[in-house]
Amino acid sequence: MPELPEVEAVCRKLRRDALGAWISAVRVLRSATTRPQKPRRVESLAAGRTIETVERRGKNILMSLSGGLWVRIHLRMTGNLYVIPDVRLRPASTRAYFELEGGRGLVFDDPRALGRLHLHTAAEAARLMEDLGPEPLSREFTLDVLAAAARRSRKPAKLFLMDQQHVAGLGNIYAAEALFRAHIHPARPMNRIGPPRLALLHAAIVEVLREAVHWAVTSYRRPGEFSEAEDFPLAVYGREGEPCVTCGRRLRRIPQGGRSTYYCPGCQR
DNA sequence: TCGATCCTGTAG
DNA sequence: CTACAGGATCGA
Repeated sequence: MPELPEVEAVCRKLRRDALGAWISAVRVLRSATTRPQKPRRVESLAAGRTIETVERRGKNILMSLSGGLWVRIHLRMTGNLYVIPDVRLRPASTRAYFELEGGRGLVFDDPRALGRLHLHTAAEAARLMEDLGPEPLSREFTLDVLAAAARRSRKPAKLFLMDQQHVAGLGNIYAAEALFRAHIHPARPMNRIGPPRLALLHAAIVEVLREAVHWAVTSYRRPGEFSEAEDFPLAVYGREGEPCVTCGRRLRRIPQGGRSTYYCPGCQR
């Protein structure tokens, strides 16, 4: 589930549910989740502290605990992080959890088990985040910044956008959606996109992420146990063979970097 | 810079 | 059964 918008929604919900909570115990149920850090050490270090802040950097979730300890969680492909009223009722796919006061549980749920959880000092955490490019929804992410990075890269546009060193938070879905909105072919070398198209791309990235954050956040707040939250309307992702909403041509799927890229052969050249 | 690899679940 | 998946890292 997680690219930037979904991770943002998780963080906001966590702030609502877990801020200020005291951690009575921590359990790591799968050692790979904290590797190379030792599960027992993660458990003993984090227990007894209070959750002071929750923030997002790219697709990373950072929680600061009392005493200057930081938790860094990456959801990867299928991870989710949420609070439940009774920690004993956690799902089978729980890879780690924090037991909170009153028996609540902060659950790191991840069926595919590719997600990661680590502990750091403030300096370590900050250092790791330095490897990430600018936050696309911050003022740092200007057209100039994007253009400067683009000039230096011959990568296919789609792979460039998914590289967290250039822009933090885009994944397979929103990279494809942004390229569609900017009418750029996903295989086009990044340094061969002209200034007008690059400006369009910059705007498209900001726009699609803004919209998706809004959707992710509102669908999360609507806790309806019955009705499924509506999904963000995707123009190309997962729509191979369907007609393009703009020109009607059949959308295509091509492999890039071992993953699927969806695009419109009519609109994106 | 690219492919293999980590995992499990689900769809075809 | 195979293909594929909203991600990132590591070794060649």
